[in-house]
Amino acid sequence: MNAISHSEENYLKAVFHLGAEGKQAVATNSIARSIKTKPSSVTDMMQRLAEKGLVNYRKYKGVSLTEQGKKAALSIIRKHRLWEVFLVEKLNFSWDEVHDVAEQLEHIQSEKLVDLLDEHLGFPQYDPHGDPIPGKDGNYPSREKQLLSQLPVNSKGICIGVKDSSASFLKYLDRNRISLGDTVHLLEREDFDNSLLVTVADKKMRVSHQIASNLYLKIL
Amino acid sequence: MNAISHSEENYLKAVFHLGAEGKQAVATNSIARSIKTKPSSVTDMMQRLAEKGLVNYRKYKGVSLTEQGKKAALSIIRKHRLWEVFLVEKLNFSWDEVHDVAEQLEHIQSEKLVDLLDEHLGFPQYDPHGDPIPGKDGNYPSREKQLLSQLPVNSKGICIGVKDSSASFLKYLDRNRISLGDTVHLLEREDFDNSLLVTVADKKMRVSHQIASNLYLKIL
DNA sequence: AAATAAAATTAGACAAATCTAAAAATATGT
DNA sequence: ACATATTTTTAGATTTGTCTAATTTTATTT
Repeated sequence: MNAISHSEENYLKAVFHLGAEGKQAVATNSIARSIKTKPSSVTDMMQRLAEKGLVNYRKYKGVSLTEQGKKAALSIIRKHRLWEVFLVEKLNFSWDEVHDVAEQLEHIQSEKLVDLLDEHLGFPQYDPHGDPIPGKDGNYPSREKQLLSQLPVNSKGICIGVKDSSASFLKYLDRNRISLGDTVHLLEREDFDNSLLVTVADKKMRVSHQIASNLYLKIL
Repeated sequence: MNAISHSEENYLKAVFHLGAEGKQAVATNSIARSIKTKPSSVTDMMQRLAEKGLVNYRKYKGVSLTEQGKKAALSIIRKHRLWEVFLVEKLNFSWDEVHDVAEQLEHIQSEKLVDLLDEHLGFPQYDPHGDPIPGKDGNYPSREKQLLSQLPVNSKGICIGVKDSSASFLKYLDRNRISLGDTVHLLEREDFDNSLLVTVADKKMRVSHQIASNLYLKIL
């Protein structure tokens, strides 16, 4: 019945992302930080979303998504990621520029548009950052991925995504010719600073712990 | 400096369309009708737009766009029509379904997006309804077009657009195999009801006055 | 466990965008 | 030209989404 507003969609998405780590309830403060608003605004909104049956909310105890809320969040994330694929594949945006535009496009309401876009793009499974695209039916393919920093020496994997998707990190990756799909081989770990010696697509290089703890690999 | 809001954009667009007929000032009531709001809301908004320097407004005398306002309106119309081309050409929407979605897409803010979309579509000159697409620089190619109903008997033209772009009219055209680019030959006019006998792409047919007064032709 | 700090909520204000109802200005008909 | 109708504007209320400042609840520290 009641349509979900532009703003409500943003809150639902934030709760989904913050709650994805398997934690129980998401804190008011963390939501406020993640969408750059004030805690009092978050409280207001959570009470409204609770009335609509989209979140479970108990005063001072944090929130989680209801089934209905999760479905709505996945639908927005699906749209966001499909648009990101479109921007990169069809319009030649670079992967560090797409986020802000996709953030706007994700709110366009038209089921037909999303379906036809999906088809036009060839039903992609992953977005340009390596994150999986939720299905039309709401299923969310969760992936066995691990941070490079957590792998044992001598293991190999394929680069499938990033944890930090800030422009500065993505630009670092571009500069160092690290792309999704590259094979990464972990050669040694320096105990002193936790930096790693690796080969990426057969190029040998050293990466800091900070870099390694933001790169997801599929283990081979 | 002051950004133009979603809603302000819609009003500017309405003033542009209603004022395009070369009239001096646009009436409050006609704006209200065209965007389905109340006259009092229009008055409020016009006063705000006047303060921003986007319209010329004098109480009880109607409004017109300033140069700045016209530039803003053309930028929105450019986006609207580029998106319509995208929806029809790339996603296979039919031309009677695109309007509502384009109405949302036109508000996405990203100059880069518009430029790359334009390029992706091959710098189209006209949208799927035959209306010209304003240029990046703000120039608006006005076309010497005439309604079929106003032509003299025995003249010929090419179908370049519609006046009424309602779904029901567009569907009528589809059913009767009348498309943009078709050559139309006006054979005779029935005095009694002003209906016309024409050939459209060499198929002979009779069209009512109402149809003829909503079809634009480029005269040959 | 009392004192202090941090997190979360409430209360109250504000701007944007809309509405209804009433008043003012303009247009029209005879 | 006067009375009536139409159009436009004002005044005041409402909804959404936000904020600041004050208060309450929960967590932490000594």
